[in-house]
Amino acid sequence: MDNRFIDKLRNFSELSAEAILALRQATDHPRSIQARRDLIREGDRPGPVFVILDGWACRYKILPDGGRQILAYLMPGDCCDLHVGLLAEMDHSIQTITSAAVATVGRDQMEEIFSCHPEVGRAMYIAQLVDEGTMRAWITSMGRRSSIERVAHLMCELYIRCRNIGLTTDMVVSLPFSQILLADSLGMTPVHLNRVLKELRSRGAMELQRGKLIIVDPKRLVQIAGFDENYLHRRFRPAGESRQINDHLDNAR
Amino acid sequence: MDNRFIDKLRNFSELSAEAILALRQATDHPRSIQARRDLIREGDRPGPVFVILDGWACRYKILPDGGRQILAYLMPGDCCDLHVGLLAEMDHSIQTITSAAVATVGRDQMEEIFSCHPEVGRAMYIAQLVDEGTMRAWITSMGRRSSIERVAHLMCELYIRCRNIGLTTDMVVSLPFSQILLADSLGMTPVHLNRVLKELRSRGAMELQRGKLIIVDPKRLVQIAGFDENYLHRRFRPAGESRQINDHLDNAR
DNA sequence: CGCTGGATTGACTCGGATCAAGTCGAGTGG
DNA sequence: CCACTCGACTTGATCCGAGTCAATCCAGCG
Repeated sequence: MDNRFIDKLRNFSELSAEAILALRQATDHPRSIQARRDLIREGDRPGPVFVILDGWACRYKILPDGGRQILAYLMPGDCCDLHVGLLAEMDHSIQTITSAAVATVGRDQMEEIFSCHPEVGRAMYIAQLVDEGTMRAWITSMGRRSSIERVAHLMCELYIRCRNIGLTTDMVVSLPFSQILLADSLGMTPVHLNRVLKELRSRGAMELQRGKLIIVDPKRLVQIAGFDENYLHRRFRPAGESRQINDHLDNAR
Repeated sequence: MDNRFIDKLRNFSELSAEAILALRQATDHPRSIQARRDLIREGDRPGPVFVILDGWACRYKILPDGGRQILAYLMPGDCCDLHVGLLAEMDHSIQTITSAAVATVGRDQMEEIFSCHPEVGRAMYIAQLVDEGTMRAWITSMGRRSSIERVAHLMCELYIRCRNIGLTTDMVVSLPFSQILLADSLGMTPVHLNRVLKELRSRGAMELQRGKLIIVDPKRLVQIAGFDENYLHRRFRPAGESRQINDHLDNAR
């Protein structure tokens, strides 16, 4: 049985067989959660660690005026907040986008795994550093990129992340996001996002249709986005056949 | 002799006398660095941990077109990247804004302190979580706030952070930032920032003049910004007389 | 078969960028 | 002590990207 969480951590740090077993046990009985359900809300006391094993989720904030800003996408293998309760309350909410399989690991259990298998803590720490790099890239996008660059950049990121965990091997990837959701990620209106997508389509760079992202011309997309994947710190991926398709994007720069 | 780094960590976690001594020794001989000097650049291998003891610095990224995006401000007590070399390369640069006193703590030394005094690691981990919360607030600002809200929000944040470390006790704080720097933080042009500052002045909310931020009407400023300081997680601050002035902002909501 | 929420398109408006002149203040050198 | 210089700050005029408002289209679904 595959467990993308463990796969991801193994990319970051060598894990002992015992560590893997412990992680497998901790995440073996995920709950099945419907789409658009909050896992935790801003203001809540951080609870267990959530591990997404299947499906998509997002971090977000709601503003006083009702506006919503998506802060990060969580995909299979990602986990929310090894906060382990260090902070008194959540400064944002987390919600499923699609129906999802989510394991909840109690804090005490997580602590025990960390102390028995320090390499797990190390791997999760690296994962967090990568997430931080991603946030910095988002800030940069919102501040200094035009809307078409921003859209292209996000699509590059999502595509690479999907590839990294083996969700695709060609230039198509399932991306079940509404345009409203994407607009809330990119700081633009759904109307304008729609027009930008049209423009990207007409330039022959990419298409987004019925939950599917199709990279038509990786080279062009990367060039439009000004995409440099260094912030995703793939350095930790094992070498292997899966590299070759990333190279499509790499070489296109 | 004051050491704002230690002060800050003590807010987050009880530190033993030995831990404090070890930290003091590690940061006792800061280098004096001129304004506008890079401490480390995007692409570099992460080196030692930098601890800002005096002055200001910032994280930033440069885009292909030459644009710059400020990602975070580092003030006395902040430290950059207990990365401890987990990542292969920096995804952004760090530069001093003013002349600054910066201690560099070698990775091995940092590791030793962590293993001898786990509470130090804990405190630094909390500091990092707060920094993440700040990044999320920035993403939210850039994505969903108007320019005047964004400016007001940043000023609220900087003011509170200065207050938290005792840089001010009234409504004035020294903020030696050029408008160009601020514009690069907020994703706007210096010209437009200038007009927004004028507007904030004319609304009687705040003034920014010759490196000094003056909060004229905290209530109004907070209201313009839609500021909620929960993301700064002050929960960890010790209670004390210093609270009363934060309350000016708190109550204004 | 009508309902509903997302996607798409058009018309119009407006916030913020761009371009272009100044102005001001702190150094610097004569 | 004053003229010169160089940044940074200000202000005005104009332009354009993106928001707003409003119809319409479309697919999935009870």
